[in-house]
Amino acid sequence: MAGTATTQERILDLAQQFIQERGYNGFSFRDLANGVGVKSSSIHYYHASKTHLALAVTSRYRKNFAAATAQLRKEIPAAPDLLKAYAQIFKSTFEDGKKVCLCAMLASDRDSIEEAVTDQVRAFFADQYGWLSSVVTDGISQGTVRDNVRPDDFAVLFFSALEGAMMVANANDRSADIDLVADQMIGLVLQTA
Amino acid sequence: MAGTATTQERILDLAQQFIQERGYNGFSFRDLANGVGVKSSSIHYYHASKTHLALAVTSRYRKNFAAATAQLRKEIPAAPDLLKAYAQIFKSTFEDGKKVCLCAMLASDRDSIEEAVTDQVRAFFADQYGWLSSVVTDGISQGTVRDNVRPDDFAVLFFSALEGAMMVANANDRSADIDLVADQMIGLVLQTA
DNA sequence: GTCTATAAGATGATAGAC
DNA sequence: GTCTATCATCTTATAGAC
Repeated sequence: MAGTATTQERILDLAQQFIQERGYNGFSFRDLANGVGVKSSSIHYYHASKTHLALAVTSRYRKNFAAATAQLRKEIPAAPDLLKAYAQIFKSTFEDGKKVCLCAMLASDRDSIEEAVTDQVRAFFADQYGWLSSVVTDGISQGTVRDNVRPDDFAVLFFSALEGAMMVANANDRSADIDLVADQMIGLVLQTA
Repeated sequence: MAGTATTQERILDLAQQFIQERGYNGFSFRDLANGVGVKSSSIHYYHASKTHLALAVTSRYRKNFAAATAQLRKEIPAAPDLLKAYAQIFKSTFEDGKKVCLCAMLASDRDSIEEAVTDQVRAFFADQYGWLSSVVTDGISQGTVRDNVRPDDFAVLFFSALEGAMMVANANDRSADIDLVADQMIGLVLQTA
C-alpha cells in the first residue's frame, strides 16, 4: 500500500487524511504514529509541533492543487469543460474516502489554529479564485460564457458552492450533490443557455 | 449580559458558540465551565456526556431556525425577497462574532462525532431544503422566479453555496462574500433577469 | 443545584539511548 | 532515523458532600 513511500511521506499522507476526515483537533500524534507504524516521538523528529505538521501538509496540498489545475489548463480549451473538470477534482477527492477539502477543514477550525496555518489556507483560496477567474475571463472571450458574468464574483460563487456541496454531501452520504451543484452553476453561465 | 438567563441556558449558549467557533473537538467541559462560571461537574449535571450536550444544542438550534424561517414566510410574500432575507440570517450569524453555521461545523467533524448528532444535522439540512424548495415553487407560481428552475435542485445549490460562503468569509474576514454569493444566485433565477 | 475530590486515560512535547 | 521513557497538563466522567 505504501511500499516505496518514505516515512516522511507516509506521515504527511496520513496527517492530511486525518485533517480532511476529522479536522485539526480530531486526531493526535499517537493516532498518526499508530497509523504510520512508528512511535509518536518519531513524528516530532520530522515536525517540531502540530502547527509545523499542519503547515507542511497545507503547503504540499497547495502545490499539488496548483499542478493539477495547471495541467487542466493545458489539456482542456473550453471554459465550461474546464469548470466541469475542476469540479471533478473535488468530487474525486470526496469519493476517495469521503474526504472534504483540506483547507475547508482548516478554515473551519480557524479559531483553534495558529495564524500561520490560516495564512496558507487563505493563500490556497486566493490560488483557486485566480484560476477560476482567468478561466471565466477566457470563456467570455471564447464566447462560451455569457458576457454579463463577472469573473471575480463568479469565482467566489463557484468555489463557495463547491466547498459547501462537499460539506453537505459528506453529511448526507450523497456525492451526486457535488455534480448537482456544479452542473447548475455551469448551466447558468453558459452562452447557449 | 446574561443576567436573567439560567445556568442551563448559559451552558447551551456558550456550547453553541464554541462549536460554531472551534468545532466539536475544539473545546472542553473546562472551557465551558470557566466561561459560564461554574465547575465542569456542573455541566455534567445538566448533560450526561459531550454527545448529550451536542444533541441538546443541535435540537434547540434546529427549533429556533424553524421558528425564524416560518416567521419570514408570514412577513414576506415575494420569493426573491424571501431568499434574500434567508441569506441575511446566515450573514447576521456570521457578523455576530464570526460564527459559521452550527450544523456545518458538526457536519465537518462528523467522523469524530456519534451518529445520533449527525442525524440531527441531517434533519436540519432536510428542514432547510424543504423550506427553500417550497419558497422557489411559490416563486414560480408568482412569476417572480423563472419557470425552468427546479426547486429541489436549486434548494441544494442555494444552501450549499451559502454554507460554503460562510466558510470562506470566515477564513478571509470578509462578510461581504456572503451577500456576493446570495445576490448572484438570486439574480440568476429572477424572472426579470 | 452546585460543589470538592478524584479517577483513568489521552494530549503535545522533550531528553537521551541505540 | 527511530526508539524508550517520561513530563506536565488536559480530557471526559463519576462519587459523594453541602
